[in-house]
Amino acid sequence: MASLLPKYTSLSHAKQLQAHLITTGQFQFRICPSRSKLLELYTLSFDSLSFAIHTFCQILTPSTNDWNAILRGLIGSPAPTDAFLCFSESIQLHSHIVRKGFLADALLGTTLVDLYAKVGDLDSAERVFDEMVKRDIASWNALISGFAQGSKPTEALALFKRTEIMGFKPNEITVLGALSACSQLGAFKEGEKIHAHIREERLDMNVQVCNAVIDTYAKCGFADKAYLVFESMSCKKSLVTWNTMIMAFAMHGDGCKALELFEQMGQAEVDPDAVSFLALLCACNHAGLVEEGYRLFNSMEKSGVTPNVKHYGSVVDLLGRAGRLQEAYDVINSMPMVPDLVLWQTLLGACRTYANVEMAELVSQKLVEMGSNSDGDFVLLSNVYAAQKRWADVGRVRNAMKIRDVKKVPGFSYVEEKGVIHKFCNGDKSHESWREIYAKLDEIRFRIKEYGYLAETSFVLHDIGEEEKENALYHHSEKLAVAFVLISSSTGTPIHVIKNLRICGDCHAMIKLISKIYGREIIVRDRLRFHRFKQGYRSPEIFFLIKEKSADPFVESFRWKPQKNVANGYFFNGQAVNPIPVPFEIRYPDKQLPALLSDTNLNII
DNA sequence: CTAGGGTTAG
Repeated sequence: MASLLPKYTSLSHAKQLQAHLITTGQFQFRICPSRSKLLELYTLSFDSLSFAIHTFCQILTPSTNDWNAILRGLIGSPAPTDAFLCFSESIQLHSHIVRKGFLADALLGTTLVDLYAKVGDLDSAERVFDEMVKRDIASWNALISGFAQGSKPTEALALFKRTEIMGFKPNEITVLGALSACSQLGAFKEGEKIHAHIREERLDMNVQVCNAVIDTYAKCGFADKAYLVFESMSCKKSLVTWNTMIMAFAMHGDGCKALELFEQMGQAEVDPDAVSFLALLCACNHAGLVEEGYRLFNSMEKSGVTPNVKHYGSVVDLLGRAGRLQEAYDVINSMPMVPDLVLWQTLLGACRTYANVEMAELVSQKLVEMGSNSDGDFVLLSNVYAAQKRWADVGRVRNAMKIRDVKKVPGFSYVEEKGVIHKFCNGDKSHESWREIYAKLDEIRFRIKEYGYLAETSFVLHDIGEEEKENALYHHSEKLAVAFVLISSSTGTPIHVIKNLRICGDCHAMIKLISKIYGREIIVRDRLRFHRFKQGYRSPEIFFLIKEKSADPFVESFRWKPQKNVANGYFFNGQAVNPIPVPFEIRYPDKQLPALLSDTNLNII
C-alpha cells in the first residue's frame, strides 16, 4: 500500500486510501507505515498541513514516524510559528508520550531541535537537545546550524568545538554550520582550522562546503585566500560558487576583479541570476564604477533577470554616491514596485554627502510618511542642517527624535586575540584591561597629532564644544579594539577588527595613521565591507573628493573619484589636503542596523 | 528499509 502512495496525484486519491485504512481498522494500528506516508503526503505534496494535523489528532497512539511527518510538515510550512502554536494545543495531550518517545529517538529529537531552531526559539531547541538521550551527528548539526542561522554564531562555534570533544566526527553539514558562524564572527583562525579538517576528511568534494569556505575567507578579510580555494576546487563550481566569489571581490572593493570573474562566468556558460547582478552592482558601488554599474543594471533584462528592489537600491546608491541625486530620485519614482524604506534612506545618505538640503527634506518627508523611526534617518537630516550651521533646524529634528523616542543602536567591535574573542562597545570600560587600553589611546592620540591629524567632528549633531566631540569620537569601539591588540601583541601580524555598524570617517582616518605609525596592517570589517590599511595606505583603491562647479554658489557639489595606488589623502578644491578624514564611503544604511552617522553622533539626548 | 542536519543577497 505504501509503495503505491507516490503514484497518488490528488488529495482525493489519498483520502480514499485513508478511508480504506479506517474501514479495515489499520488506521489505529500502533505502527502503520501507510498512515505515516499518508501524513507525509498531506504535508509535503498536497500542501494541506491543517488536514494532516487534523488526521494526526485522530490517531490514538501516534508512532515516531507519524510525529516525524507532522513535525517536518510544520518546519516546511510558510508560517511555522503559527502552525506550531496551533499545534501545541493538541500536543499537550500527547506530551508524556512524546517525552518518553523522543528522548530515546535521535531522529524525532533532532527534528524537534530543528523545528524549535527554525521558529527562532533557540532556548527550547537547546533544551530539547540537552534532554535527548541518544544523539548522533545530525542532532549536533541541527543545533549548530540553528545557532549559526539564528545570529548566535558564538554559541554555534562553542557547540562545534564540543562536538569534537564528545567524539563526534564533523561531516559536511557540521562544517557548513561552523563556517557560517566563523564568517559572521570574522573568526579567521577558527575558520582556517575547519578548512584544515575539511581537507583532511576530503569534505571538499562537496560544492556547498567549498562555497562556505570561500565565503568564510572573504568575510574574514582574505579575498586572496578565498580566491585560492575558488581556483583549486576539485568539484564542479555552482552558480553559488561564482556569486560568492564575485561578492567577495565586491566586499573588498575590487570591482575590476569582480567584473573579470563575471566575464569568466559567461565563458564557463553559467547563467547569472539575480544574486549575480546584485553582487556585481555592489562591486561597482564599492569601486566607484558608476557607468559600468549603470550599464550592467540596464543589461539585466537582456540576461533574463528582472531587477528586484535590491537592484534598484544598489543603483540608487551608485547614482547617489556619484552625486547624481536627481537621477537617483527619478529611478525611485519610476520603479515598477513600491519603493521601500531602505531606498529612501540610501538617497538621504547621498543628500548628506552632497549637502543637498532641499532633497534631504523631501526624502525625510517620505521617510516620515512611511513611518520610519530609525535613528539614522533623523541624524542624517540633522547632519545636513548642521553642515549649514542651521542650528534651529537641528534642534527641531532633535526634538522630533525625543518625541518619537528614537533609540540609537549601540555600536560594538570585536577582535580575536590568542583564540579569544574580545568585544568592545562605544566608551566601554568593562574589559579587564580597560585602563591600559585608554592609556594606549591617549598615546595614539598624542602620536597621530604629530602627523597633522585633526579630529573630524563636523558630523557631530550638536552645537557642543569641540573637546567634547573629540572625546566622543575617541571612544568608538573600533578604536578600543585596535588599542587593545596593540597592547596585547607586539608581533607584526595583521589586526582584524569586526564592527556591527559602518566605520565612521574619523575612525577611518585614525586607523589609517595607526597603521602607518605602528607598522601594522589593520583590516576593519564593518557592516557592509572591508577596509584594509597597510602602512597608512588603503588598498586597492582610494577615493578622492573632488569639488565640482555648481550653479548655486551656496551649494557645494562634490564628486567621488577613484584613484588607484596613490598615497592616501584627499583632494579638496583641486589641492591635496592631508589628512582630512573625509569618509570615502557614505553608504547608508543597512537592513537592520543604522550606519556611519548614528555611530559618530553620540550624546543624542 | 525509509526518516533528521545544508552555501551566496541593497
